[in-house]
Amino acid sequence: MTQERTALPPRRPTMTDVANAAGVSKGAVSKVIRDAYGVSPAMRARVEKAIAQLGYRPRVAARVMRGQSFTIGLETPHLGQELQTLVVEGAAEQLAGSPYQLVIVPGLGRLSATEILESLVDRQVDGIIAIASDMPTEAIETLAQHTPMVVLGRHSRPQAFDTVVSDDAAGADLVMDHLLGLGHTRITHLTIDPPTAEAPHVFRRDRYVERMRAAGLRPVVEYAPSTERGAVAATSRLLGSDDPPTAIFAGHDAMALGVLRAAADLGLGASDLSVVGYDNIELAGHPLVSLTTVDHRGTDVGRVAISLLLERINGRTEAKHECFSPALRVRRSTAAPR
Amino acid sequence: MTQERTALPPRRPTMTDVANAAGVSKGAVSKVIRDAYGVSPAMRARVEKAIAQLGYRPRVAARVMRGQSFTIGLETPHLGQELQTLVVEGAAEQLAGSPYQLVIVPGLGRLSATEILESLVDRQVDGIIAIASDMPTEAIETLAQHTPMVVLGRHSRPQAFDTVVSDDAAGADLVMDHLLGLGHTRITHLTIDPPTAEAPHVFRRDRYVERMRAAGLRPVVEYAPSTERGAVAATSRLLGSDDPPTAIFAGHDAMALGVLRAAADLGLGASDLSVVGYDNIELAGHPLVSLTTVDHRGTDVGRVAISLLLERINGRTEAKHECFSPALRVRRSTAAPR
DNA sequence: TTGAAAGCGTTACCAG
DNA sequence: CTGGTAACGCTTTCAA
Repeated sequence: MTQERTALPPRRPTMTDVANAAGVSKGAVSKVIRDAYGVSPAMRARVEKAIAQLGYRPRVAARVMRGQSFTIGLETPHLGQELQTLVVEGAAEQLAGSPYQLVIVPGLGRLSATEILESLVDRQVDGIIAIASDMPTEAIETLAQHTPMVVLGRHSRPQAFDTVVSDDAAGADLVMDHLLGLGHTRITHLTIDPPTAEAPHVFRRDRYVERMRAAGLRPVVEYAPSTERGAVAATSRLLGSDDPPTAIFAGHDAMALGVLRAAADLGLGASDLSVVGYDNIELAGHPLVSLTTVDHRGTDVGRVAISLLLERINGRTEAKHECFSPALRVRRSTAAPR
Repeated sequence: MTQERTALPPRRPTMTDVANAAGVSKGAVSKVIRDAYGVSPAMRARVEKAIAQLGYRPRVAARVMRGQSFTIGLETPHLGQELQTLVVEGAAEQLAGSPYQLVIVPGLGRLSATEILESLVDRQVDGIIAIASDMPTEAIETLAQHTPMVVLGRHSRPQAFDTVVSDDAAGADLVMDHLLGLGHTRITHLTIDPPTAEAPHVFRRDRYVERMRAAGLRPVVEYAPSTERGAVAATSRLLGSDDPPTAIFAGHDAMALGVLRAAADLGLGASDLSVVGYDNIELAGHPLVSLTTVDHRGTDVGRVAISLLLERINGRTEAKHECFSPALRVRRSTAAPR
């Protein structure tokens, strides 16, 4: 009825085209590409030849309508400079060889975790790895009913999704052991503002306070925006106060870099102001920076997150919660006070 | 015929559910959510109420079957530490407020650009931003026939897709003006190995060679793996040679950091060995690093890439090629030789 | 082992 | 302005 053979618009070949070319049914082609049970070698050969000749590639959207998308989504607030890079690398490594494709959706201060997660659910990804530190557990649980989910950095133990977390209290202990051992008494903790309820930073802060009290010292917690710039300003404030600290324990490495920047501007060395970070970003190990920090093994976190997610995708329903023990990397940014 | 009202399996509501709840047709619902022409305010109100009550969200896959995916894919070889972070930020900024969602697919040494681009095409994204520095132009042109595409960092001017590039020759000129002006004569260029044909590094290198010859000096080009580690090793080699350089012009900042690391290990300052990078990553400006480098305005690149892509998505077919002029950021890693 | 046909949720085209 | 209906490309029964 319609045009049968006008030119040949380079339309993408479809499964029907392959079936026609091979002289078989669509169902047969479908079975071949999924290597499902019940195809004779002869038919497989013909179909594969037709696929190669036509350059056929299945469209993901059409498969999604009936089954899986073979896509894993990863939500992250930031990109670069942070732990996230390591997590992504671990995840990619663990996913290698599987049929799943990893896609990353960063918030970058413009998209909330909620928006990103909903958008991933709308795309019917087969599973989600999320940071989602500013999202209430219940909201995540709702989404996790439709989509397998692993959330990083949460210390609670929800039923509807898995978690992978580094032991933040233990990490703070390592830091405090180190600083107290060096002989520091005026130690300030610099952390993110606002302190979102579920963020791991809260656990670091609370353990810091406990340890200071246990040592008979006065805890001082300073809040600043979660950027290097924010940390620079906060450091200036602290150093200008009546009773300036001899050591600053920063909530994460990006802030610690800000502290180091402020210290460098004032010409202060480690024995004037010791600095400890948290995350062990790649830069921390650079000899020009040499930041003492806590390594919570981001690549391991990413790897385990993917394993758990694949288990869930394959049917597990009871929750699992993994916890990693961090390690302290002592470098030149800390020293005994003068 | 089938079950009409068994419990209520928390199945995701569909457009049909909304239509039933509101007592209208699917077509009407479709029009409302796309706010297309021809819906009475009364109907719109009823439909919107039903959508809210059911918590309905359209499935992307079903839309894709008939039209767009409202997704932009970004292919990048690496994540973190690099220019890419800035590009992504610019892109996200430019995309804010549009209905499009940005997803990132990194290669991370496991996936080739070809694999990633094909996978994005399979997902029927509405447009692609690619780095794809290891892919021949013709291969990209093939894919660009099906999907609007903007490629970054290419100096060729292909018809089938747009490009956004920083003027690498001009950047190399800035570096050479600076180093020659300081009085350096033994300047080595350290660049990536292998030098992929389309990568911008080739243009930096070639201009370096030209400028050295024009100044009556002997060009020395050293190749190393594109990592900080590779640069450390190469620097040791260079400094151990008969005629060690007094300045190293590195192909990008990650390598320059490696050079700085090696120099720091040997206790060398800027007047012993000046170092220039390329990219102006955030870290380069940190006072502990203070790397002289070329800023090619990554966020602007990302922003413009998205504008071009949206133009293409909206129907433009003739190619556009944008070129940015870079700027030199002079910092403490360079000084006059002793 | 193979093929035919019924969906999956949406959009677009028509009649009313 | 509204509602029915035919696609879109694939998976999945179910018969042959």
